[in-house]
Amino acid sequence: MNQSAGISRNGRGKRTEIRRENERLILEAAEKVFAEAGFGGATMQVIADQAGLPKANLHYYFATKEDLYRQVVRNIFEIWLHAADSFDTAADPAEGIGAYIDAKLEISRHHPFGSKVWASEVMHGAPVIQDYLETTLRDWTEGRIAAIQRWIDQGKMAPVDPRHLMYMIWAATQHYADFGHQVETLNSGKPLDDRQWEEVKNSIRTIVLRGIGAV
Amino acid sequence: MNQSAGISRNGRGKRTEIRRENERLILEAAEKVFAEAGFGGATMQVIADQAGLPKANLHYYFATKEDLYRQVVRNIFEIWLHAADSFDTAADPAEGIGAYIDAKLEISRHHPFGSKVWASEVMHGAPVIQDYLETTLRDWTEGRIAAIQRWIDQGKMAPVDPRHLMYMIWAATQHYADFGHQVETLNSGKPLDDRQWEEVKNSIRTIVLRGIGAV
DNA sequence: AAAATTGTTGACCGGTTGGTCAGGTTATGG
DNA sequence: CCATAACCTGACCAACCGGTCAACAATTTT
Repeated sequence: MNQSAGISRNGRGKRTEIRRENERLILEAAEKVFAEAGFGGATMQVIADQAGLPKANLHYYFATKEDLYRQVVRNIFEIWLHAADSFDTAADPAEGIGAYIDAKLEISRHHPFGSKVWASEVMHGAPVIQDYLETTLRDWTEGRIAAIQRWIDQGKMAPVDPRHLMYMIWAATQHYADFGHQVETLNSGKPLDDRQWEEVKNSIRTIVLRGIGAV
Repeated sequence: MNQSAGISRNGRGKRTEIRRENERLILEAAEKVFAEAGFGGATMQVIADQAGLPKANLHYYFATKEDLYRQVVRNIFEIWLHAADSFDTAADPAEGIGAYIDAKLEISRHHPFGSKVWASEVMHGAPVIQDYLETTLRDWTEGRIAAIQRWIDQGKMAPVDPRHLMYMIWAATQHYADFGHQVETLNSGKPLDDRQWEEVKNSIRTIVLRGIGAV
């Protein structure tokens, strides 16, 4: 129904487009199913149904269930890391940490499945991304800790332990994704609306920034 | 090796003792395996091996895998609720919330498996304890929120949103259990020692209590 | 236009899993 | 000491799951 439409923008043609689209469909479905059932509870058949493709087709694009899972985890990890881009350019804690909190909350709101997959992966001992934790994440974390320590040395915030401050921000923001179901249940069973997400943002910012003496 | 020792205290004899002991063994093994592999990834055989019992014996005490899982989840939920016992008797936020943070951190430290099972259960939509969330947990939460609001009204702390403060405490403390592997990896691969757990406690207490103007 | 490459899929398979059960052992009450 | 009930477990089974493959369809290249 769509072979004469204007497909094939930049790739090399229809083949490229088909591959891109199918991989996207599969990864999207996989992210959701892995998040809702865990790696062990997820089945290729359910992912296939969710993606609207035959199971054999999944194995054409991703050799094994683990390969597919690995790709899902890496995708969310990339998003996770980029949330701190605004962190570095900031001049003071209120701006930098405030922006980071906002960015992390955006992820919790718009990538709840990915966040859960990440949480699940770490909870189970990070079997597939342990190397990332030991290299990329460790370097990344040390960098932010150094930045926070600089602010402390400059007298721009109270002398709290940068590492645990970092963990607290991670935990507080991801809670709204990973424990989203609990939050929703305690919100009369309804998802948070725009106004409530604003309240979340303000609450965390207020407590954290005041807590580190950055206001 | 122990049949003439002073067993059978209050139950009705050896039968009672055997049942109690085997159920304990199974639940302990199940908690660990469910935590490390998730419900879907856990197998009755692995739980049996961990408990040192034949698989068929597990099904003698717990009809199905789900029954066993349900029991594990309920156990940790009870512990979780009781962590707030010191909350109510406190006169001011610094004491009450401080004690609650300590209690929650103790759980993270001494019941990491249970904490992970709980997190996993909620992340997957609370399939087996949804009713508890809607009744017990909801009532419990409303009660604490009211207590915090009272402190605010009495001018003992800043007017922050009690609900999101609560979530922040949950998140910050559970992080050290649920994301314990990540914390450990970022700690040169070593578990936190006594001194470091003290630092965690002090960091969270300091930031939260100052953040709500309770110091 | 035909050859080659890439994409598609129903049917199938070996291995694993939760759960069953029959036949046994051990404890308890009378 | 016997009868009953509780406990134990190796062997077994049906269902399911990840993964394979052969045959076919569509697209691209020559």
